[in-house]
Amino acid sequence: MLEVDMPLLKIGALAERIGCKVETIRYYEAIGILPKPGRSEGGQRIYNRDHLKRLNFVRRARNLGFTLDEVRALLRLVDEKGHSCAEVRALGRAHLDGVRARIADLEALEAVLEKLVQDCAGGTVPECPIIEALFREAD
Amino acid sequence: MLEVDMPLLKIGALAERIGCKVETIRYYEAIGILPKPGRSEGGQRIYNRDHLKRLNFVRRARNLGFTLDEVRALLRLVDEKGHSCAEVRALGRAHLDGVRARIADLEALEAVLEKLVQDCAGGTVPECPIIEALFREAD
DNA sequence: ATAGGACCTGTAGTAACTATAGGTTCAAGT
DNA sequence: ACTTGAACCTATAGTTACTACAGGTCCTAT
Repeated sequence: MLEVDMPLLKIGALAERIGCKVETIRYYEAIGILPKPGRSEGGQRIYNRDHLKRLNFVRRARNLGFTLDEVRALLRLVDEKGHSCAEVRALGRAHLDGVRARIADLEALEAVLEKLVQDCAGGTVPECPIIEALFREAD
Repeated sequence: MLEVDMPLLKIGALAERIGCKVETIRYYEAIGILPKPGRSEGGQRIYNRDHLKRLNFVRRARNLGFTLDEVRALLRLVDEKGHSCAEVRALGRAHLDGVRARIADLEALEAVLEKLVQDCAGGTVPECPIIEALFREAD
């Protein structure tokens, strides 16, 4: 799928190749995540393979759950040569810790919800145990 | 801790009892999640135990990850008597499914990040494998 | 009486986009 | 050559669930 002589892309084609919305690309440009591309005679944005690579990077990082600020930090490491792999790994590990914490939270939640729904599934309860649980005072 | 003759509360005291910010309470009122309370001579909000109960319900539901729209739906079921427990359970189960999906997503993420960080931890890699992975084209 | 903390309203800011309005430019068909 | 309509442009507002001001009033304790 990697074409040797990649043609220059307009924003719609770029969006389609990456799988994001046109507006997202313009948004990334506006907030400085993507550099301003060249323009055609008529003023339309023209992208090259560098833009494609960078946008791909951003989207992949976002899909891995990095915030745009974290993506910015990663890009800075990419751009300013001379940074060590260790800095990248530190960002990755910090993010991994965050993800693990979110998983733990959600699993606790899952357990509570599971119990609520199960209690309620019992059938002919005069008062709904879910509603009751929600009205109870927190400990 | 349940006082028999609960005094009327001003917003700060209510916030403290529930464990949320004063601004959050005013926000809930503004968007119609909480009813407008009475006011003192000087115009300050005065809450009673019904408000306390309702705010408690909202915060507990939010802590279980329900969105405000879902909370609104739950409150409607609470308010309009005559709804069945089954409707409440349906909302709960839908939400539980959502939580499980989020957990699955995050666990997939965790696996990828774990591998990236591990690969990178190897030490003296000339090019950072995390950065490389992020630059690779998506499949 | 006064100091200062708690309260008031109204508005703007947060994250990461998405959607809309109102107007150009481009490419294809006649 | 002309026209049509899709794709592009800018700028602004909306989304979620709050949070954080700014600038002013009220309440309570000394």
